[in-house]
Amino acid sequence: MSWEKRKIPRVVSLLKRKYTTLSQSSSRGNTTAKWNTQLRELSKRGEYYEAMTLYSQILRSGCVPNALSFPYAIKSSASLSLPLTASQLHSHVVKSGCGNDPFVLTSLISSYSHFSHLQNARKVFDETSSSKKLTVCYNALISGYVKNHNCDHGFTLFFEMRGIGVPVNSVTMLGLVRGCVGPLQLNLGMSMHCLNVKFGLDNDVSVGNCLLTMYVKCGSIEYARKFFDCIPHKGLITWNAMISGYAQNGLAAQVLDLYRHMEEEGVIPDAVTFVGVLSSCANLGNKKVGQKVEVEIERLGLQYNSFLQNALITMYSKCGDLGSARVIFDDMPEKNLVSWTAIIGGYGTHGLGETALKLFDAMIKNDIQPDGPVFVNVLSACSHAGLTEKGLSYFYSMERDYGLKPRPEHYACVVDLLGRSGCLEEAQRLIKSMPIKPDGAVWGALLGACKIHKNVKLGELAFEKLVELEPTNVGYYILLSNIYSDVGDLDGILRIRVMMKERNLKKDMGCSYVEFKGKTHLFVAGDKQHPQTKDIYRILIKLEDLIVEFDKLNRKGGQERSQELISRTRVHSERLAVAFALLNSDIGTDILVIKNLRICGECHLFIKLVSKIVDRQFIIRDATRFHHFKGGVCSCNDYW
DNA sequence: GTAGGGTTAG
Repeated sequence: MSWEKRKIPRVVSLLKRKYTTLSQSSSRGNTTAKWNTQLRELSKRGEYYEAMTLYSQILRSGCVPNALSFPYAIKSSASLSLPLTASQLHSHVVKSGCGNDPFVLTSLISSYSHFSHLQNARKVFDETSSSKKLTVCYNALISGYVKNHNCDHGFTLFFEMRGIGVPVNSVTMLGLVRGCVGPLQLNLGMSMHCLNVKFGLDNDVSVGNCLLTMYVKCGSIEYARKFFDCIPHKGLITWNAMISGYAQNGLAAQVLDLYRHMEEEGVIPDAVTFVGVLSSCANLGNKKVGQKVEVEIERLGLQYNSFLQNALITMYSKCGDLGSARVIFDDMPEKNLVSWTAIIGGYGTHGLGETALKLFDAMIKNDIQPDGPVFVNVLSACSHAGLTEKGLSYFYSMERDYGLKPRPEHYACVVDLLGRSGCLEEAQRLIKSMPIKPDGAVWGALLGACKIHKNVKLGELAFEKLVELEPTNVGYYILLSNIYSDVGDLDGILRIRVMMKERNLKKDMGCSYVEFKGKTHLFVAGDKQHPQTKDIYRILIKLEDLIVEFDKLNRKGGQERSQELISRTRVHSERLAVAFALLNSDIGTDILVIKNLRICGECHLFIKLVSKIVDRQFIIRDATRFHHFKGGVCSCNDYW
């Protein structure tokens, strides 16, 4: 890309010089046709820089470009993001007498929309005589409005064109459907879907893809899947849209499932597919599939794609293999902000805060400007490694040195940082000093710190705020209840239970999953579906016996705790996952990743003891906390 | 032989 950027100013000045002689020169129609063929070829191949060079050659040769030249030139200049040449080309169009050609005008409308110059686009549209206003002109302006977040104008124009009988085609639908994003627009999107069928355009693959994305962006992944299953001829982009949709909604298991289907159908994936699949492997901690994908990437020659390299770094570091992540990172010739963020996050979540900070400093030395998300990783790295002072100094430098205003997620990290180190009052003071409204993550971090330091009073205060902000988030109720439990306040526990009952809140069914031989094994509480169920429960009983033994040896008279740990009526999913992992002891990693939706205090203790007894490490991902820090990796991993 | 469009990373 950089070489292109260097050449662009030259193109602009070339155009300026050459056009001055254009109006005087004679036109030779035949050669213009010849040039046009070449221009079309270049533009179609996406070689826009070459197309612009050719355009300036046309001018230099003394030929006058015609209605067949301009669309390609205008498109190429827009694709190269040359706003100056856009208006220059407009004046060329006028001077060459092509100002009446609907296709040239359409190109101009689209080009102006591309640069968000909607007034200019509208002006071109309005100055076009109504007999020349074809569907394409409307389409260009509609999609211009929608792309520039001006959907109302887009829909108004759509009703206008229907009112005066201008035919609608699939491109009109593409422009409009793109405007239906967000949960409030689902109805609108669905009515567009109906209209599309009514117009008989439901065989168009592109509109189908666009509708699919619409359902995803409107938050209705179920409709998206239903629709996906109904599409008879799925293209690569159709598969990608569904895979990305699942991936962006955190439905990682579904992503891997769909990817398997795609392989079975013989569809060749591309970089976009792999990005979605790798991020899902990362979230599931599924290194086996991740590695298989890496082999595929190399087989298809996509290993130099920076999106994929970044996705691989994240995948390896989230799967506990920081070494492989580092190798990929070091081999990257051009590391961008995302690459640095990924590797810093990797070291941070692995508790190697010092290395994470060294990498951040190296990034700054490499002239990469930091942004909000990289600071989330830096701050959470400090909090994981207990680097309180350093964390604070980085926090202060955000605004002072880089002009970045801290967002709630940054405050949440610093509250976590202060809270973990026992500075609960400072944490509270920081929240009070916030210029923006603290969100659930901020108060949640304080509540979490209160759990660690058994501070009931402050915990209750944080809880009060949390109940206002996120009244249905069960995790916070459980957290406060656990604080009460720690200090032996039975009344408190009862109060929380009553509160949850009144609000009809139930601890939602948690599940745990473990990766083994490229497959994800999912367990819910009391699960008896797994083929190895019998052996899993056998192991579990053995573990419980061992825990009682261990407790007897290590704690004098503390058997009640271990009794509490084993006398459960329904076996929690975490325990089933741990037992499964131990049963299949050939699982190739020392560290076992268990991802859980919400992990309870007893299970934490259970796993901690099992880990000590069998001498194995477990990484636990708590998805509740993970979601708080969407876009940044924060305190989602705990190590035993 | 003209235009318009869909899917990517921390």
